[in-house]
Parts: sequence; C-alpha cells; structure tokens
Amino acid sequence: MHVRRPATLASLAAELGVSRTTVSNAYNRPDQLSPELRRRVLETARRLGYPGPDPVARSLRTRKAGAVGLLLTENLSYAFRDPAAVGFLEGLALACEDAGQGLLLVPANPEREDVAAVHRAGVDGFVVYSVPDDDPHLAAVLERPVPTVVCDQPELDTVDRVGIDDRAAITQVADHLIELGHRRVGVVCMRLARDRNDDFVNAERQHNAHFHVQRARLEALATAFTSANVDWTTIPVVERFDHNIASGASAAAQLLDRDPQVTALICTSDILALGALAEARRRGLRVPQDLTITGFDGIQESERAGLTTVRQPVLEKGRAAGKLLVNAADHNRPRTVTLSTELVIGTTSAPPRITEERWFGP
Amino acid sequence: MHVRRPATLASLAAELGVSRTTVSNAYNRPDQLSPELRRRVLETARRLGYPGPDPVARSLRTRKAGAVGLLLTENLSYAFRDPAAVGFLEGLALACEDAGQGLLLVPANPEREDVAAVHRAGVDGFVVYSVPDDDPHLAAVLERPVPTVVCDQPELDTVDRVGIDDRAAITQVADHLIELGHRRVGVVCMRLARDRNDDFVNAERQHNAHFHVQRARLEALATAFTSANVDWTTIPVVERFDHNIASGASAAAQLLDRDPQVTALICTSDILALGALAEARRRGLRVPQDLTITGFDGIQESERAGLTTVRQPVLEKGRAAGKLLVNAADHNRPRTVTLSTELVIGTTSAPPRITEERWFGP
DNA sequence: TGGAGTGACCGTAACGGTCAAGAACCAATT
DNA sequence: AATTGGTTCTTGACCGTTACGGTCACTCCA
Repeated sequence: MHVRRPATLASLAAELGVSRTTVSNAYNRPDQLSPELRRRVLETARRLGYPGPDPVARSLRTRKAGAVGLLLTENLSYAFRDPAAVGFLEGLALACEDAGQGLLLVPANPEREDVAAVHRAGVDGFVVYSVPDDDPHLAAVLERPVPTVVCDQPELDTVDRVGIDDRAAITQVADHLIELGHRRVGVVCMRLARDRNDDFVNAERQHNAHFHVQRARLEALATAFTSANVDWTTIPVVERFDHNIASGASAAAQLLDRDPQVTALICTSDILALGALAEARRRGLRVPQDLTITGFDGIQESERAGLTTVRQPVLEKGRAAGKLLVNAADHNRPRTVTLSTELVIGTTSAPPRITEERWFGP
Repeated sequence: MHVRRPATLASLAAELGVSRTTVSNAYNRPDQLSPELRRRVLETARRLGYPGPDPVARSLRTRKAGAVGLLLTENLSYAFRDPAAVGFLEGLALACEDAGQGLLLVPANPEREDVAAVHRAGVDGFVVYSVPDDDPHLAAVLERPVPTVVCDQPELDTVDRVGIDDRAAITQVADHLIELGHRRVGVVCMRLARDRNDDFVNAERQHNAHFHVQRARLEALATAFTSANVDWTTIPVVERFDHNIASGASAAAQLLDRDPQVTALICTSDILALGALAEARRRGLRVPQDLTITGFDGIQESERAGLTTVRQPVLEKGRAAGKLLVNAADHNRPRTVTLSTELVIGTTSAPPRITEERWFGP
C-alpha cells in the first residue's frame, strides 16, 4: 500500500475512521462538525500531505468551474500591445475578481484552426472579444452550453452583447471632418477578415467584412460622406492585417502615394492613427495644416499626441462584459449593453489646405 | 424521462446502443471506430444537443486541466497599467499558447486574504509573479501538488525560479552615478511589504522588506554607496505603496522637500521615475543639469523620455516562466533561469551640479 | 486448416469529490 | 416517559468522463 499515492479525501477519512463527508465538511462547512474533530482532520491532512479537496473533482460535482473564459482570436501579441485591448482586459479581470471568478485566457491561436482548446476550457461562461464573425472558435463557444457575452461583435440572438454604437461614433468623426471642409479623404482600417490583405479594399470586401466593428465603421463612413455628396467609391480605403504603429505608417504611405491630394486620413484605431502621424512627419507633412488625421479608441498615447479621436470606455466595456456574465441568470432574452462614446477634438484636425478648386466650406 | 436533462456521453451511448467508450472515441480517437459509426455518433450528438465531452469530467479523469494559473497579488489595475507587468503577461501568454495551455488569472485580491481562489483553481501548475514572500496566496500555491515557477521572488528550494540579477543590475546604476560624482542621492522605491507605508523607510524596514526584488535592490545600493564611502544610513529612501506615476511624483516631492540638496534620484522602477521626472519639471528643476533621475525596467515610455535605466527582458521573463512550467517533468532539483539586463544611459543622468563643497569627481 | 494479426468495439473501474437524507446521541421541554 | 430540537456524523447516490484490458469477428498466409 505504500505506493505513495497522493492522499485523497477518502484515504484521509479512512485514516481517521470518519466518513468522507465529514472530511469534506472540515474544509467547506466548519460549522458542521466539532472544532475538535476538525482540528484532528486538518492535522492529519497536514501529516499525510493532503492538499485539500481537488478543485477539478469539486467542479465536476458542483457544476461550477469558478472561472470565465476569454476568447480573443487576435494574435496575442497584438492584444497585449494594444492599449485598448489591455484596458478591456483590465476591466474584465476586475469584474471577475470582484465576483471571485478566475479569468481563463483560452489559447485560440488564429493560425491553426484548432478548436479543441475551446472544448477543453473548464469555465462557467465565455467572453468573446472582437473576433471575426465567421471564426470557428466563436462557433465552438456558441455550442458550449454556458452563458456567453460577445463584445464588439454583431448581435446574436442567443447571447448577451456589449459594445458601443460604432456607427454613431464614427459618424461624429465624419461630420466633424465634413464640417471642416474635407471632401477628399482616405481611410485606414484594421483587418476586415481572417485572410491577410494589406492593400486597398474594394466595395465587395468592405461589404463582406467579417469584423463587425470595422464593417460598421466603414458603412457609417460611407453613409456620412454620401450624404455630403461625396462619392464613397472614390474614397480609398486601405486595410492592414497587423495592428501596430508600423502598419498604420505603411498604410498611410500607401494611401498618400496613391492619392497625394487627400486632405484627411480617417483611421479606425488610434494605433493606426499614430502610425499615420509618424508617416506624415516622415514626409514633412504638417499635421493638421497639410493633413488631418483622426483615430478611434481614445488611448492614452493618442491623448498625449493630441489626436482627434473617439474616446470609448474600454475598461468599462470589459467590466460590463464581466458583470453580464456573472449574473447571467434569470433573463430569457439576450441583453445588450451599449456604452457611450465621445468625440475628442485634438490638434490633428483642421480645415484642409486650400488648393485649386477644392474648397466648399460649411 | 423528458426532464430535458442535458445529454451526456452515457445517454448518447444508450440512445445509439453503443458503449460510452465508443462515443468517447468518436471525439477523441477517430481512428478507433469506423467512419460510418462515427458519423452516426456525431449526428446523434447534434440531434440530442450533446455539446461534446464535458471538459471538467475529462480533466478529472485525465488528471490534466490544460491550464496554467497565474498568481499576481498586486492590485490588478496596477498590474495592467504597468507596462513591465503587461510585457511579462504577454510573454507568459505566448508560451502558454504555444503549448496549447490556457492561462488562468487567479482572483487573488490582496485586500481580503481569501486563499480559497488558489484552492479552487483547476490548473496543472502555477506561475507566481512578484508577490510578497510572506503572502498567504503564495503559501497556498506552494501547498498545491503542482509544479510552480516563481518570478522575481526569492529562491525557494522546491520550485523553479525566473528572474534577473537585481543586485548586479542596480549596482550598475549606482556605479554609473558614483562615477558621475553623485554622493548625495535619494531613493524612491516600490512598496516593501504588505502594509502601506507611503513615507521614508528606516533601516529595519529595508532589511525586513518582503518584496524580494525591492530588498535586493536596496541592499545592493547600500553596498555600492558604502563602497564609495557614502554612509548609507544618511541616504533617504522613500517608499510608495501604489505603483503609478502620481506615486513617483509625490515620492520625489517628499524626498526633495526633506533634502533639497540631493543631486540624483534613484527610482526602482521606470513608472516611479517618470513620476519623479514630472515632479522635477513641476519644480522647474532641469534634468539632468539640476537633478539626475534613473529608473528600472526599460519600458517603452521611459525610452521615449530618454530615461537612464536598466532594461530587463520582461517578455522573455514571462516566456521563460511558461516554458519552465510546460516542461516541468523529469528534473529533480529546482531550476533557475536568470536573464540578463542592460544599463541604458539616457539623457536624465549627468554629473551633479557643482555647489558648495560637494564635488569629488572621479 | 490453423494460427497470427488486425480493426472495431465493449465492460469495468476508477477519477475525487459533494449532496440530500437520515441516524445516533444528548439536553431540554412537555 | 415521551417529544422536540439541535448537533454531529454517516450512508449511498451521483457528477461525466477516460484508462485499461479485454473480446470478437474477420482476413491473411503458409
């Protein structure tokens, strides 16, 4: 018998000559046994090296894992380097901590379409953050019989949702630029689908974009500029798969090379906008005199840079998602939390430089 | 029978008239049954709404949770706002992803000493990042019968360890300053223990510090300055519990108020140093002409600020911790990974302003 | 024709707990 | 003496799966 099998509740109980339940109670319900016996139990546990009830076995029996899964298909490095994503993570982690829940980062590498990690995750619920709407991991999550909250995703009729009004938010940006007099603009956006396309985006690809947030913003921009009598099809849209400053810079470069006449660059994220700023600086373009640049998110770095952008409450977004999940009981219809945003007018937007015939003024 | 109990492997097997093993195999070992039967199994599963094998039950049986726990007692908000911590997290997450392991953030709020979360965590191992060495959560982790890696912690004879040579690293800073001619310096450090002490630190508290990293750095500084014939007991050390820029600023203020003659502020983190820079600016002190300021970590913001600091590979630290944990098999004695650091001399350090009698020159 | 080999499937025994219900005991009340 | 109520502890079922060690039918080859 001395195989040095690790001690279990049962072996402890046997050693003590009490029932397993009693040992269990010693850990979980101290009021259910005499202090004296409890002391003996714990002491014997220490002597036998029993580390306390096995968490997995407990989870199986109680049907609670005590953790929330986070699915984030974006490349992990980009997630941790994007202040907006980190802010979301922080909010979510705080909400989980408040509820005493763990937060499990599900290893969903977008490269290999291995959905097994989603199946293997022992969690009581999922938060899905900004993944393409045709992502197999997302599908796998939806098949799991646990409550789920999606964030920055299209509405689904089975799960809760947290997000902002992307259309309204970016429309404010567009209106701001239109009012300033910009008509010939360019757009730099994040990736629109799971395949890489570091290039201009045609109408079809815009329309079929699988990243809800990006699609919504592009659509709203199209609407806004169309209303201002600008033919949206003439507006160049450049896409970047990677989300970092270098990408923003190269996208801006590609756009300015093709159409040096643009007076404003609308970027769908601050990170990209910061890259665009760098590229403008590199070219000797003064911002905002020669070129207006706008972002989206309202991260701290952009504040420092004076970027005109849309501030969205990323931390609150994470927190809201966590809270929805934690009290995911007794509500039959899916809930939606829409957080408010704010247009922040910085020092990177101004009326276009007056050249040739282009000047329409408000 | 129509209680709408969720389907299980067993009920599926019963419905199909096959054994549970076969259903299990349909999911886990497709080569163990005929494609035809497998198709039938999966189809029936879909029909009955069976979501696939329960991850918790599987974990219990296989004795694998497929996840790594991260214990980080630091207030979560500070963790997510400290670029060094985020970098560590990124590296760790990457290592986990590579290994197909999840990463569970254990909800260990330092306020309430509730260790239950550690017991509840269904993980195959723990990474402990920079917690006080008398932290009850750490003790709880060490009692769990799973491999553990500590990071920026004192060596323990039972677990693996990842870190840098804090003494050598800060000694480089000290030597740099001493060589520049600084003799009258001040130190701003992060919290030294679990209790809050936003004030000067006496010798005893320095000696008893429960944060290994901070203690090591202070000790090394003491050694270095003592070697340069500076009486360490005369050097003011200010501690801050919260780790953010405001704390650095207020600490610098407190120090400069008490001893306006100091020619250099040694901060034990870049965040604190950035705060000190802000405070110096606020006071109209020119850096480095009037005041030298140094940091520690080598975060990006400090690079932008030209801070003299020690660069440490935070991402690699996380990655190393993850790797140690993933192949934590077959090694009897605990392993230690010590990563290298680099003194980065920026534009915030220079010889002291020459006043009165104080000028010793090299 | 008999034996080895192979593919497909099965039965049993864990895995390590928690839970609901009840038994045994004792003191206090009726 | 019977009843009540409260502790304290036990019993037996159950959580949903996979590991292990088979069985069984069939093919292949000498």
